[in-house]
Amino acid sequence: MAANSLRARVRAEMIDEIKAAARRHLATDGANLSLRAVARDLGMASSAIYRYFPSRDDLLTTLILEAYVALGDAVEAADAAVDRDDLRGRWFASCRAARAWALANPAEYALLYGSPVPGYTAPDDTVEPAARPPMTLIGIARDGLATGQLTPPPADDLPQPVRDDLADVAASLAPGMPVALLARGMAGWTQLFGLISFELFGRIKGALPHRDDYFDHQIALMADLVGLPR
Amino acid sequence: MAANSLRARVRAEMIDEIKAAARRHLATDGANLSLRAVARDLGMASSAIYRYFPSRDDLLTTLILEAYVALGDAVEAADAAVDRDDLRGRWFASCRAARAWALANPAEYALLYGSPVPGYTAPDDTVEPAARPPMTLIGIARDGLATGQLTPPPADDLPQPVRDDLADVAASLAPGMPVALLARGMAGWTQLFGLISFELFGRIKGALPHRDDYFDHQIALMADLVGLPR
DNA sequence: CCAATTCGAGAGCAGTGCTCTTGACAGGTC
DNA sequence: GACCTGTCAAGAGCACTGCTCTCGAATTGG
Repeated sequence: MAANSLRARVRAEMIDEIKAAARRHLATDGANLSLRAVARDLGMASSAIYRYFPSRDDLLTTLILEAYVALGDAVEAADAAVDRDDLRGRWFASCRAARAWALANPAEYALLYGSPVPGYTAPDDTVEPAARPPMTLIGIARDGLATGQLTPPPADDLPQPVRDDLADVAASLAPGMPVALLARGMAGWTQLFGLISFELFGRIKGALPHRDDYFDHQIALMADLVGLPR
Repeated sequence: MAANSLRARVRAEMIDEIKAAARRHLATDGANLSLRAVARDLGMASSAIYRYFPSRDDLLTTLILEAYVALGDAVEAADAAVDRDDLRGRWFASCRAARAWALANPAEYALLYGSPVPGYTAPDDTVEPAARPPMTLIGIARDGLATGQLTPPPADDLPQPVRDDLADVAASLAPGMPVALLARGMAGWTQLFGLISFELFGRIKGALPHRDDYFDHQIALMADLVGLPR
């Protein structure tokens, strides 16, 4: 079959429509997505969906993968838009972009970073795009190291097993990265994820009305921890 | 009816059995708990469950509340078991207890700190027990302040809105607590939650085999941030 | 033009939460 | 003991779910 045949084009559009409807339902109904509901939205029989996605999990997987890509794109684009030497600016831009994306797409964020669906196991395709946001943060630290703006923290407190583990990670993901700095970069990523999750999952209550400023301050604390110059 | 009548006792036992069976299913099936499966386990009709819990959400709420209490108990007990003046020891004990509880009860932890169930809204009863772990951490910082072991960080970087918000929180939860210190304590709590979630939800992959040591080091970073003396 | 492929719709299966009705049992009262 | 009253478990049934299968219609490539 020709790649551009009428059937192929209609099929591609149909897939897009299904995904769009599914995303719409995701926003209101959460992870328990109903295939029949999206079929109703599209005015088709529920069984017809199975012509395009072999199962509900498969549709979810596609949405998850695209969400990872979208988040990774957003973070990397925000980082790229800042002067390479402005480490702190890049740090803030990246973190804010992640939060902004999460606030704009809460259901998809919950799908990525919420509790895992019981029977569901993420395919290997997700690990690479999932690693892009933390890699962006670590890249900022690396650049600072390269330009001398950033001095690596002492690794004295690092227990030997952690040092070895982190050395392995650095070897495969960020060659030349000092382990102590890598650990602090990962702390920043953990903090970013925790902050967004707390805000999104309603754990922060209404106690802190100025969420943007609070977020910025907490992110600044981690920027200091990593050693980004002010 | 007498509170200790035979009926009341049998009923209480039945409720306990239902909760136990539900917890068992929770561990394998996650948040999508099946009432019918629980009923099957207990050898009773599904409709009979409704004599004890008005709905599935109500059963879930009960489990959530008890999980909050269990986690709070675990953290506070760990903190209380350490010499009051050993701030760092208390910090480590509290954080490790939270992680240990989460690893021992992953399904319940996911229920508490994973993505919120779509239609479900947590009742007000949960906010007090939910606040116990972070309050324990903040209490450690307060004690350090009282004994002079800990000097409050400067509040210079804090934007005014955040300072005001945090002052309100401090006024109602931790009177006399400097806002900058409160912010760092909350950062510690956020980091703790993020660390546990990453480990539990499989985001950390097999990249860091020595998870205990990694956890300890990241917790130590936050202890330093709060200013706990070594 | 025809065979092959693709597609949508419908029926149907097993499962779910939940409601309502029915019949059985225990508690206390006369 | 007889009698009511409140409680309980069970079953049928409703509307919903994911998913499979079959059947007729439409489109494609030869």
